[in-house]
Amino acid sequence: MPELPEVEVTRLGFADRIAGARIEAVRVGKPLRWALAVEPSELVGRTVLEVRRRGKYLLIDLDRGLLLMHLGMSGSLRFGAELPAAGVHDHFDLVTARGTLRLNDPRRFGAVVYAEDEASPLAVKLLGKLGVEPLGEGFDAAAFHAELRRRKAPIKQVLLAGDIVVGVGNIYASEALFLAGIRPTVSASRLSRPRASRLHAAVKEVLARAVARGGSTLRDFSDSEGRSGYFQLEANVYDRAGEPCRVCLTPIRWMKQGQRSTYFCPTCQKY
DNA sequence: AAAAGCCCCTGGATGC
DNA sequence: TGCATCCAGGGGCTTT
Repeated sequence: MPELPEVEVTRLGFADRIAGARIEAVRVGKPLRWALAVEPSELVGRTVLEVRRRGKYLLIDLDRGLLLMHLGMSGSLRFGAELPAAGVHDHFDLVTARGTLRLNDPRRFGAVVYAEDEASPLAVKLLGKLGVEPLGEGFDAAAFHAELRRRKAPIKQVLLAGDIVVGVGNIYASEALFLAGIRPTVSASRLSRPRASRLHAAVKEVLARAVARGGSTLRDFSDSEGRSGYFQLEANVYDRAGEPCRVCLTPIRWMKQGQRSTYFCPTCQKY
C-alpha cells in the first residue's frame, strides 16, 4: 500500500507529537521481515528526537541509535494516547510518554529494525542503494535523463526499482507515466531529453499531489490518526482497467510487468 | 552492472 | 455454503 505519499502523510501525522517523548515500553508481536536487532527493553528510557523519511523508510531518531521502519505492502502506523488493546495484526508498539506508535501489518512484509547509526551495516544495506528524493533539491531533470539512458529495462520497472529515484511505487509509476504520455513498456534508454523531462515533472507533480490528498486508500491505508487518503479518486489509470480514459475515453488497459500490474491509456500513451 | 524471477504472508474478491 | 484460484500500495536476494 504505502508509497512515498502514504509514508510521508503518515510521518507528518505523528512526527511533531512524538518528538521529545521518552520511551516507556516496547511490545513486539509476530515476526516482521527482519528481527528488531535489539532487546526491546534496551530501548526503554531513550528519547525520540525526530522522525525523518528516506524513500519509503521512516527513520525514528533516538537520543542513542535509530529505528528504521518500513510499511511493506499492508502496513500502517497509528499514534495515540489511548489505543485499544493490540489486535492480531499489531506487531510493534512503541509506548511513549506522549502516546503509543503502533504498526499494524497483516502481511508482515514490513519491518522495524534498530541500528546504532546510519553508517551501521544494516542501515547501509537497507538505505545505501536508494536513489534521490523526488521532492528534494537533488532530483534534477538532466541527471535523471542521463541515468535513464543507461537502462534498457522498461521505464515502468526502472521507476519502480528505486535506485534512480525513490518513492515511486506501483500506483504512482502508472500515474506519472500517464501524465507524461509515455508507454510503460518503452525502454528507459530510448526516452529523449524532452520526454525524460516531462516524466521528471510528472513524478514530482503526482507525488506532491498525492501527499496533499492524504495518499491513496485502495483497501486499507490510513494515516497515523486513522484517516483515509483521497488521491485514488483522481487516479487517471491505476485500477481503472476497462474504464474510459478521462482524457480521450479509450478504455484503460491492464498488463503485467515483472509480476506487477500496470495500467495505461493506449491512446494517450502511444509510445 | 543490469535485468528477471522468486519469495516472504494474510485476506478479500471471484468463480465453480 | 465450501473450496480453489487470483490478486494486492514492496523489495531484498539469487540467478542469469
